[in-house]
Order: sequence, then C-alpha cells, then structure tokens
Amino acid sequence: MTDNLQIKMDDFLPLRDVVFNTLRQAILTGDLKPGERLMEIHLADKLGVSRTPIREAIRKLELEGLVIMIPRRGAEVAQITEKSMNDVLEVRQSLDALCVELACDRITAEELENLKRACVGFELAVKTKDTKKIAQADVALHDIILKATGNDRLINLVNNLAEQMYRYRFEYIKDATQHDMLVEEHRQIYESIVKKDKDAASKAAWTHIENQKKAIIHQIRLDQESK
Amino acid sequence: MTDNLQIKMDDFLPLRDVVFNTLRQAILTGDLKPGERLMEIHLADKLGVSRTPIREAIRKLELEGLVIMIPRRGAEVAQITEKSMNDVLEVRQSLDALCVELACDRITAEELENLKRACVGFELAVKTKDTKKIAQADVALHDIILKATGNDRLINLVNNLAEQMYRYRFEYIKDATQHDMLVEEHRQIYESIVKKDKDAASKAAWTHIENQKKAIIHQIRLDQESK
DNA sequence: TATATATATCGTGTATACAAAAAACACTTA
DNA sequence: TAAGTGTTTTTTGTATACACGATATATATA
Repeated sequence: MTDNLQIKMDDFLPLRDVVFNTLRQAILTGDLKPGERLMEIHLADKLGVSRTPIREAIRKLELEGLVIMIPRRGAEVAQITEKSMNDVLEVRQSLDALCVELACDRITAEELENLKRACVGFELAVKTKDTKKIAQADVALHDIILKATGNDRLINLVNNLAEQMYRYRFEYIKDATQHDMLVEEHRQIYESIVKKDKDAASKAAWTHIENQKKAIIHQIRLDQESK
Repeated sequence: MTDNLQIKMDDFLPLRDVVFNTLRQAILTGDLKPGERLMEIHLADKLGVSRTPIREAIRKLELEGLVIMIPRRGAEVAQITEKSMNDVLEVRQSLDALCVELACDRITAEELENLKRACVGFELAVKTKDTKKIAQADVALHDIILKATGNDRLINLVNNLAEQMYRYRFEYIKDATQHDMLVEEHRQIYESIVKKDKDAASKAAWTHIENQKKAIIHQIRLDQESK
C-alpha cells in the first residue's frame, strides 16, 4: 500500500463513513491492491482514528464485495478476476438496457435537453484528448440517463457496478482509437431516447457495454500476462 | 417489536453475522416493523451481546437498504412504499430475464433434468395447497435457474432483491387463483430453456415477474388503505 | 397558564481494554 | 538436519468506558 491513504476531513459525516469512503476509493483506484490485508490497528493509526470506525467501514466493504473476510484473520481486498469482471459486466449490460428503456418512458423535456447538451459536451471533451475531461463528460451523460429512470434502486445498483470497473475504465477511455466509436454510441442512444424507441435504445446501450466488456477483458488479460 | 427476537446459536459465525442474520430476518418477515427504531443497548440486551456486534450488523443492514440511519439518532427500519417495491421489481424483471437467457446458453444436461423435476415438483406442491410447500418448490425451481447462469454476482443480486419481497411473496402464493397461472408460467420458462429460445425465455420470465408485480402492488395498496 | 430556561436523561459516536485464537519463533530432541 | 513442542507475538472478536449531542423534564418567570 502506498502511503497516500489519508483521511479527508470533508465534512460532518460520522468517522465510519469517512473511513468507508476513503478505503473504498483506495480499493477502487488500486491504491489498496487485491489480496492486501486490511489490518485494523494499522489503518486506525494511519487514519488517526480508533479501530471502531475502521471495523464498521469494513463491514460495509464486506457487503459490497470489495473485501473478503477470513475468519479470525480479518479482511483483505477482493481479487479481481476475469470471471468476476465478466459477471459484473453481464449484469450491467442488462441494467443499462433497462435504464435507457425506462428513460424513454420517463425522461422530461428538460432532461432531454440536458442529455443533448451532454452529448455535445462529450464530443467536445473527446476533441481535447484530455482523458480526465472525457471521463467526466462520460459520467455526466450517463448520470442524466440514470436519473431519468426515476428508479432509485436501479440508480444505486448501476452506480455501484460502474464503480467496480473504475480501475479499467480509465485505460479504456485513454485508448484514442475508441473515441469516435464512443461518440457514435452516445449519439445512437440519445437519438433512440428522443424517438422513444425502446428497442433501439436498449440495443444501443447493450452494444455500448459490450464494447467496454471486450476492452476491459482484454486489459485484464494483459495484466494477467505481465505477472 | 414482538419479543420473539432471539439469537440462534446456529454455529461458529462471528456474533456480528449472527446478529445480522437475526435482524435481517426479523425485518424481512415483518417482525421488526417499518419505522421502528433499532436501539443498540436494547437489542444488545435482548440478544445477550454487547453493542459492538449490534453496530456492525447495523452497518450491513444500512448498506442493504433495510434500515436507514438518522445522524445521532441511530437506525430505523426502512419504510416499504409502493414506489420502492416497484423499483425493486423493475430491476428484478430485467435481471430475471437475463437469468433465463444466460441459462439457455449455459445450463448443463444434468441441471436441465433437475429443472424438469423441479417443475413437476412445483405442480405437485400446488396440488397439496400447502402454501409453505409451494413456496419451497418455487424457490427450488428458481435456484436451479439462478445457479445455471454461472454468474455469481447475478445470483447475489437476484437473491437479495427476491428477499426484499419476502413479506409479500407469501400473500401472493397463498392466492389460489394464481396457481394454475404459476404452473403455466414455469412450464413456459422451462420449455423455452429446453429449446434454447432466449427470446421466448426472457419474455416468459418477464411476464412471470410482471404478474407478481401486479399482485404485490395490489397487496401494498390494500395495506395502505387499512391504515 | 404559557413560555423560556436550566437540568437531567437517554442514546449514539468513538476510544480503549481484555480475552482468545492464530501465526511466528525458538528450543529441544531424535 | 528435520520434526515436534512450547512460548511469545500479533491480531481479531467482544465488551466496556467515556464524551457529547439531542431530547425530555422540571423549574422559574411573566
């Protein structure tokens, strides 16, 4: 573990939530590596809190599947395998398709306008070739669709699944050869939603994730080989 | 809260997990009612443990959405609204459709054989008119399909969503007028999987949940009115 | 009687203490 | 040297202690 694990005294959240967010971020960004043990006193010292909030945070990470518990041995960061990532992406594919279908039914005129702007925003971001900007524009666009579904449970699940791929998403977006395809995929999704064509929208969303799936699995295989 | 909240010294699980399971069950079966406060010392006394495992269990319930946290006031059992249940069922509809599609691709000959037996088993259970038996046969059947997907993440999510409707499922199954329809729906799903007809399977699963959705929403409205 | 203010009570949030299990280590013996 | 055994260390699991915020209660004053 690199030592840039530091608590952000963001706000008035209970310590357990601050710790939870900190550890979560550290795992998702790869700062805490798969297989690494999470030792309570160690983390407590590092974050300047007692074991109690650490333990409560770990309980949540456990339920999220980001760490696995070994009895009487504590928590360690869950391994990411090709299989586990494929499982996640299969589910996302299905849920993203559901998202756009629901969006067709429920999106408001104002949200549709925002979505249009977000598409243009993404295109502009791509032109800057700034990976961070592209990623942000991508998130913004997807957030609009998510919100338009009006289904809180769905929003939660999709956000959670999306975060599981955080580590690989960046690699994916960095790959400039994909950029035109991404713009086109977004355009198709947008157009389908405008036309309230659920079938087309769902297919477009499916393809969108399918491409990500291919790219991410490819990346994982590269990672595996380099070991 | 009725007082039949008692710890099951099931096994060698850490207390936090025993408490988690106990509270979870109590919430899902309606023994702990929506809006009811979960007070730590109170629960700790009742279950004969200290506050620590109680708190850790609550953290997990929090992430699962079964309780909501109010800062400096503690946890209370989350309300079930028509909206929240509809949200859950929309997602389940999508994921159950995914389940049978994946099952079409991946089910083994042996599992297919089991599925056939489970269909017959369900038909027999229906004839006994014993609600508990019917529910069990239903779970058994769905478990076979779930397992056949080979997607662990999906299995987790679907099981979790299914449990959220636990309270209403029983009412649904009790309703004898639905029984023939249920048998028929299961038959259609089975047949489609045999034929590896993903489209038909997915539609059948969708309808299967759609009917449950109607029944459950109906039930919730009745509950609301009686208040 | 009604309102405001002081005080007590209750419950969470966090830290610490203690027990027991597991792992690491050293020592003995064949 | 290798295997077995006893001992120490580390780390989790659980209980308890303490502080502080929030609410309720009681008292005083208009």
